Amino acid sequence: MTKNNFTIGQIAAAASVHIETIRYYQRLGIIAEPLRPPGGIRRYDDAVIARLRFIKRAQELGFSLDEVRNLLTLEDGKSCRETRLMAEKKLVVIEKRIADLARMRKTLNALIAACVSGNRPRSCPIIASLTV
Amino acid sequence: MTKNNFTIGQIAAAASVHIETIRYYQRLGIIAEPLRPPGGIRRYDDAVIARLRFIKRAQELGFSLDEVRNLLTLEDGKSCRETRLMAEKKLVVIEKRIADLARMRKTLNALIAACVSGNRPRSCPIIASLTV
DNA sequence: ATACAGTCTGTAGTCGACTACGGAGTCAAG
DNA sequence: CTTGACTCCGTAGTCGACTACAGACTGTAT
Repeated sequence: MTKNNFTIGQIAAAASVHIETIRYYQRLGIIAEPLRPPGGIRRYDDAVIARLRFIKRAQELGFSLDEVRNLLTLEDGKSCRETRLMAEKKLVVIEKRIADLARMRKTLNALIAACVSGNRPRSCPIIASLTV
Repeated sequence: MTKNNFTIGQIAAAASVHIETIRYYQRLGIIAEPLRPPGGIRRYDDAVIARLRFIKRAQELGFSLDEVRNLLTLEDGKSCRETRLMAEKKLVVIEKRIADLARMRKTLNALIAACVSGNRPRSCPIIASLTV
C-alpha cells in the first residue's frame, strides 16, 4: 500500500535529505521524477523515501552515486552474482585505502614518538624526515 | 652549494611533478617565485626541488596543501612541539578514517558471505540489506 | 635567419556530491 | 482575497588539487 501524496519537502524531511539533493538525484536519473500535473506541484510516492534510504546506505558502504545507479538496476534482487561482484570490487578498493592509511598512521606514529623521546634534538624529527 | 640555473621544466622533471603543478603551488604561495629577469625566463634554485619533495612527502602523510603551508612555516625545525601537535591531529583524523573504512569492510564482507553461502535465496542479500 | 622547443600569463575546465540563489508560480489557511 | 510557505527551474558556486589551453614571447641550435 503505497501513498502517493507527498510533496518534495515532505519526502526530503522523511528521508533526512535536502530538497536540492533530491532534485540533484533526479537530474542524475537515480530518482524518478513524477509527472508534473498541469501547472501544479509534483506528488511523490513513498517508494521514493525508500529509494533515498537505499542510496544513503549504499553511500555509507562506499559506493559512489554512479555505482548506486548500477546497484539500482539490480534492485529486483535477481542478479545476486553481479551485485556480489560489485561489492567485492568495492571491498578491494576499501582495503587498499585502509592499507594506505595504515601506512600513514605507522609513519606518523613513529615520527611523533621520535619527537617525544628526543631530548632536545637539534631539529624536529618530523620536519627532518620531510626535508630529506 | 645550491645551483640556480634550472628552468621550470627541469625543476618539474627533477621532482616528477607537472609544470602546471609548480605554477599552481606558486599561486598558492607554497613555492616562491623567482624574479623574472627583464623580458626573460625564470631560473630556479635547486632548493625548489627539495621543497617539492617536502610537499610530496607531507601529502603522502595525509597533509593538505593548506597544512603543508603551515608545516613550511615550521621548516626551520625549531618548533618541534607545534609540528608534533599537527601530526597528532592528523593522526586522529586518519584513525577515524580507518575506523570508518573498517566498518564498511566488515559490512561488505558479511554481505558477500551471505551472498555466497545462500542456497539460491529468493533475493540478493546485499540488495535486501540496502532496501530495508 | 629561422625553426622549434620551451616558457609566460591568464583563464577555464575537471571530478564528485552537493549547496545556493533568484525570480516566478502554486497552494492552503485565515 | 491576501499572505506566506512551499515548489519549480535553471544556473552558478563550493571544496581540493590539479590540468588544459590559447596566444604571445624567449632562447638556442642549425
